[in-house]
Amino acid sequence: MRTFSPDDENNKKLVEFLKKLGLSASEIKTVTNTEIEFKKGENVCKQGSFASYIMILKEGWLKSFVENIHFKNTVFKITKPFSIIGLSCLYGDNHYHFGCQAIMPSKVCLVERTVFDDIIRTNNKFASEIIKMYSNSLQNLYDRINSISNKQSLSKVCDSLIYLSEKIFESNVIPINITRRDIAELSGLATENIVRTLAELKSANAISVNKKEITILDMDLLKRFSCFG
Amino acid sequence: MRTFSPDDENNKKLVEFLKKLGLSASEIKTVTNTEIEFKKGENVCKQGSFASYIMILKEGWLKSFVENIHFKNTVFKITKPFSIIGLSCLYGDNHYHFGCQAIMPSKVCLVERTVFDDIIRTNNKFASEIIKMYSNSLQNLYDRINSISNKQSLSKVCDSLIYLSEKIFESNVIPINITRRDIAELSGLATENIVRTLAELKSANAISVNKKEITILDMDLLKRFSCFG
DNA sequence: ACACAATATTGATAAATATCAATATTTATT
DNA sequence: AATAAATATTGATATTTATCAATATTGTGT
Repeated sequence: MRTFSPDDENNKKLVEFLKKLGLSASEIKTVTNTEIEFKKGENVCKQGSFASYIMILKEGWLKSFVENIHFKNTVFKITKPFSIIGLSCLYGDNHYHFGCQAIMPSKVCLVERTVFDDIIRTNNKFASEIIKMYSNSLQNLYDRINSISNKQSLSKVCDSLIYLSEKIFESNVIPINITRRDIAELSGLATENIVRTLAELKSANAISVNKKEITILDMDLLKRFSCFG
Repeated sequence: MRTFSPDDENNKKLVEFLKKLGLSASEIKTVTNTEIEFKKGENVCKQGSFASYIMILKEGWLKSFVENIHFKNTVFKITKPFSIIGLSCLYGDNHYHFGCQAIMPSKVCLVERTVFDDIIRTNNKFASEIIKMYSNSLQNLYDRINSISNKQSLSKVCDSLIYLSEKIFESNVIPINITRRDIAELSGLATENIVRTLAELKSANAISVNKKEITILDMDLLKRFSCFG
C-alpha cells in the first residue's frame, strides 16, 4: 500500500483543474510535461524579454508587476494555484509587458506558446474557458487602475488588503510571506507609507498585526474606507 | 448610376473588417443589425450597470475610463473604428467595470452578449481573433498602469501623446476634438498640469500647439522624456 | 453678431506622498 | 548562538501635484 505525498495531492488537483477547463488526458499530459521550480524571490519572467511560454502555476504564489527604469514596481496581480500566466503574450508583440516573481517557493508548468495556441484552436471548450480568464484579468486590471490612480493612500491600502483577503488567500488572515514592500507595490505607494497606514488601520480596529501577519477584523470598515476614495 | 455616401463607404469597411475576423455573411448581418448613434459627450455605457451588449464601434471615437465616487475619471483607452468594446464583460460578473463616452459623434453596433458568445463557441477563427484582441487589451493596460503609477507628470503626458499619435490617430497631429481634460484623464493628472506640461513640451520644441490641435514635432524627444520616468 | 457656456490658462497655495536618515526588529547564514 | 543581511519602523523634510481663484479664450445656440 502506498501513501500520497503532498506533491501527489497537488498533481491530482492540477489535473482536476485542467480537466474542468476541457482538456483531454493527452492534452493534460502535454501541458504538464515541463515543470520548473522557483525559489522565493526568483524571477519567473522578465519584463521586455521574449515570451516563449505560457505558464501554469502549480504550487506557491507569484506576483506580476510592471517596472519602470528606476526599478520601481507596480504589482497588478498576485497569483495562486492554479492560474495561467502570460495569456497577454499569446499573440501581439511576443514580449512580456510585465515581470513576474515568486513570493514563495513555487512550481510552474511551462507550455510552449505554439502548443497552447494549437489547443485553443482545436478545443472550443478550452478556448471558451480561456476567454473567461481574459475577461477576469481585464476586470481585475480596471479595478486596480481605479484604485491606483484615483484614490488616496488609505483607500489604496484597503483595496490591497481586500484584494489579498478575498481574491487571493480566501481568508481574513494575510500571511507573513506578504511583505510590507509587496503591499506597497500592490498599492502603488512607498513602503514607509504602508507602515503608517497599517498603523492607522490598526488604531481604527480594522485590522490587527502580529509580527508581519495581518488579520482583518472589520471588513466592512475597510470597504467603507475604500469607497471614500 | 448611384453614388456612394460616406455612410455606404463606412458600411463597406465595417463588413470588410468583420470578414477578416472570420465572420460569415449571415453572422455579419446578425452583429450589425442594431445600430445606435451617440452625440459627442454622450454615455455609451455606465460603469456598474448591467452589461447586456458587446459593442462594435462603426464610426467616431470613444473614451473608456474607470471613475471613482468623486467622478474623477481615469481613461485607459481611446477607441477608434472598428473596435470591439466590452469584451471584459463577456463572462464574469456581468457588470461594466468601466464607463465609456463618445468624444465625437459616433455610431455603435450592439450585439447581445449571448449572441456574441454563440458565435465565439461555433466559429474557431473568430474566437482566435477575439483572443488576439484580449491580448492587446491586456498589453495596453500594462503599459498604461506603468505610466500612470510609476512616472512623473512630464513622462505621463508624453506617454499619452505617443499613445494618441501612434495607436489611435496614426498621425503626428492630435486633433482639436481631444480636450485638455481628455489628456488629463488619460494621463491621470489634473487639467491644469496638462496645460503647464504642454507649455513645457512646446518650449522644448517637442510639440507645437495651434488652437487646441497638438502637432508632434520631435517624437524621439517625447520618447526620451517618457523613458526618463 | 451677441450672449452664455464650456474650456483653457496662469498664478498662488495647500495637501499628499516620496525621500532621506537613523534605528529597531526579524530572518538567514555560518 | 553569533553575525550579517534584509525588512520594518519612526521622524523630519523635500518634492510633486492637486486645488483654488481669477481671467482669457473658444465654442454654441439663438
